[in-house]
Amino acid sequence: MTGPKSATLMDVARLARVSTATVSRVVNSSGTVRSVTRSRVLRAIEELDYRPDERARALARGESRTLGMIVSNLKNDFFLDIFQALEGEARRWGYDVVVANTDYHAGRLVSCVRSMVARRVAGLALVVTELEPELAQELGEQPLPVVLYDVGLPAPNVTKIQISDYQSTRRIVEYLYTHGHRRFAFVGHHTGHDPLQARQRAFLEAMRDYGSQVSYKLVADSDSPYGGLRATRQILGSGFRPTAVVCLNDYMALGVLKGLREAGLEVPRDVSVTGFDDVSLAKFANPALTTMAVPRDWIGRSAAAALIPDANGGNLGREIQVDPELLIRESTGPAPTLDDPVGDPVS
Amino acid sequence: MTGPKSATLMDVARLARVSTATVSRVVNSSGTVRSVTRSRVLRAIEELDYRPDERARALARGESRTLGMIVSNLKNDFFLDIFQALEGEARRWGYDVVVANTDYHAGRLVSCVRSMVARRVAGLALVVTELEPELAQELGEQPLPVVLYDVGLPAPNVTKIQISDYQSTRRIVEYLYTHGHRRFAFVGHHTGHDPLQARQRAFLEAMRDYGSQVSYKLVADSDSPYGGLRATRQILGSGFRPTAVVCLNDYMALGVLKGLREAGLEVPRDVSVTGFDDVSLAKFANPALTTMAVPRDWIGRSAAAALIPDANGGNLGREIQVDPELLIRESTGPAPTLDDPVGDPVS
DNA sequence: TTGAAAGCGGTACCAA
DNA sequence: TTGGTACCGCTTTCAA
Repeated sequence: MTGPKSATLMDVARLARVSTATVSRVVNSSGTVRSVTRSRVLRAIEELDYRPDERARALARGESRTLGMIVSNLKNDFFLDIFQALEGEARRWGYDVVVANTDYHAGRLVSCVRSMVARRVAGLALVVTELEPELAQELGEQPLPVVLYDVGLPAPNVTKIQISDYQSTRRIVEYLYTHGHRRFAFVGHHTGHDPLQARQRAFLEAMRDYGSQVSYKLVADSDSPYGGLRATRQILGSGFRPTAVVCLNDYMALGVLKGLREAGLEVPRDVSVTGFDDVSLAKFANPALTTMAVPRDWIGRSAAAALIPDANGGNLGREIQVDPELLIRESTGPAPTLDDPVGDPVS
Repeated sequence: MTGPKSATLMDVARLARVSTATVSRVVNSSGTVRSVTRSRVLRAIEELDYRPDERARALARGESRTLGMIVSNLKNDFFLDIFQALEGEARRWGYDVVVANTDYHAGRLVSCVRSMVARRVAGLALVVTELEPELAQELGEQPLPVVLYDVGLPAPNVTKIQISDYQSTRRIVEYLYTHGHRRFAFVGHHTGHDPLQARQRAFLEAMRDYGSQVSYKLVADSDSPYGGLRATRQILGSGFRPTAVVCLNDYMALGVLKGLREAGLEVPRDVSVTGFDDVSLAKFANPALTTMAVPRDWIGRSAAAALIPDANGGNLGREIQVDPELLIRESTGPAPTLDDPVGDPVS
């Protein structure tokens, strides 16, 4: 229906009147081939528009040159940036990479992993928050180099890249506090799992430490601007009126900004907002987002390096620490005077 | 270094004391296997943690269940959304899909196509603007179902999905014109190729039709908010002061908004801005973007359907037309009174 | 320098 | 209901 099958090594060999071994040699520039033979083969390849079947090659060689990467939410630039960095580095070493997206579904994660294993990827990078202990365990037992970001534990075949969620979040809250803020909200997203919990825990413990000086509210919605928008409506709808909203990440913060605006609140005059990641859109938000800069580029490259033997297989089995940096932009400022209401929150 | 090789069909067969044929049968639930035998095999599979090698399978059965998709710029939600829609539909039919990104490099496009062909994908969707005629030609000759978006020509094995770039852009300009705008700017991006040219051409011809009543300026930069920002600085820096900026897409428009703001201009009071695509971020922009809604979801699903024989291979070789819809939001309004300057443009 | 042939990990047809 | 076996398309000894 779509035309003839593509040409095979055999076809080329026949046309060039040589053995398949010889064709293979010229295709891979391995072994030695007399120059006249070579050009005869080359001509045949050209003639037939021959394209080697990578699957067969990988199978025969017993090794694969593609890496796998699984992320929670490609639409969030955070993940996409890491993917692109990983891909770039991988390509430098002659590797391809295939991505899969889970949308935070633990079930999808399981099937993505299976699919990658079935593809016999040379290495697998997981940048997901929904990794459950059993899967983590299982990965540790696979004959496959793995990189885990922000979740799980290192193992002989797994490198862990860990970001300081807790410290960073405390840093943000502290910054807000020293600028006079006393009424906080934390906007997270629905995932009952580790890393994001660390951010939330940091927020809560900070609140606890400040004691009765502060009040706060915790909400969660999906990881998207919509999620941020709905979360904001929920906060405001409850009657609580924060002067600072700490967001789990920039992507949601974009929606929080929108939610505040629609309620007639001005950022940062009435409310300060912080993000996390320093996604490229963060500085294009209006106002530009104050956030924690996470070195996604470095993370992606390191992940690739850890998975590619020639590159740096050395730090397989290690744990790498990443410390984000606070970037103060326009979305935060001093708290408004407490007893100077700035307009009533709208649903 | 990463442990033993994974178990093979052979291993399972030996352990279960049956032939590989039988193991294959139970793995594929094909043929008939006595229930005791089956459970013996199942046990062996479990025992060995056997995972079939997809590459070998595809090779043996002579067919692949993965689709390929190549896009120009994954960071632009336009492309990502199409990818996700395509992937979703593909999965419904039991297909995987691998994406590749070209960043608008014609060279990268060529190697991406090669890589997909080498992978023996079952079908290939190209959502790129940088497709050059020779490559398009070559694709039409491959024994492979292809979908082309907004570029190239249909062929026996290629379905073309065409969006009305020209009409849509004229529609936008007309809308702006009837709202009193007379000084326009067009912000495009660097690609000397077809589809985007259609948008630009539409803009230019509209200008020509309005004749001396209007003045305009054309600029181009990269497909990103940065690009939009730089383009805006360039316009304003030239001393020209448009009352309406027509952007090639939403992604760049985000940056244009920023650029205008940094120059002290207010949207839409001083300047109106339009995008294209209706990316999800468009409505989260401040102000929300007026734009043309392109049904990315539908496009992605249709592309998948066209590539999957069981789904709808029927419309292979056809040309499908897509007509976006104008969405008026907050970033556009009536032109400011002409001789009422609203602040001097800053570099 | 070249070819024959044994895999790589499966599938599927044909006999048994 | 099973096993034997000839491929799928390519790589890689081993001999010639």
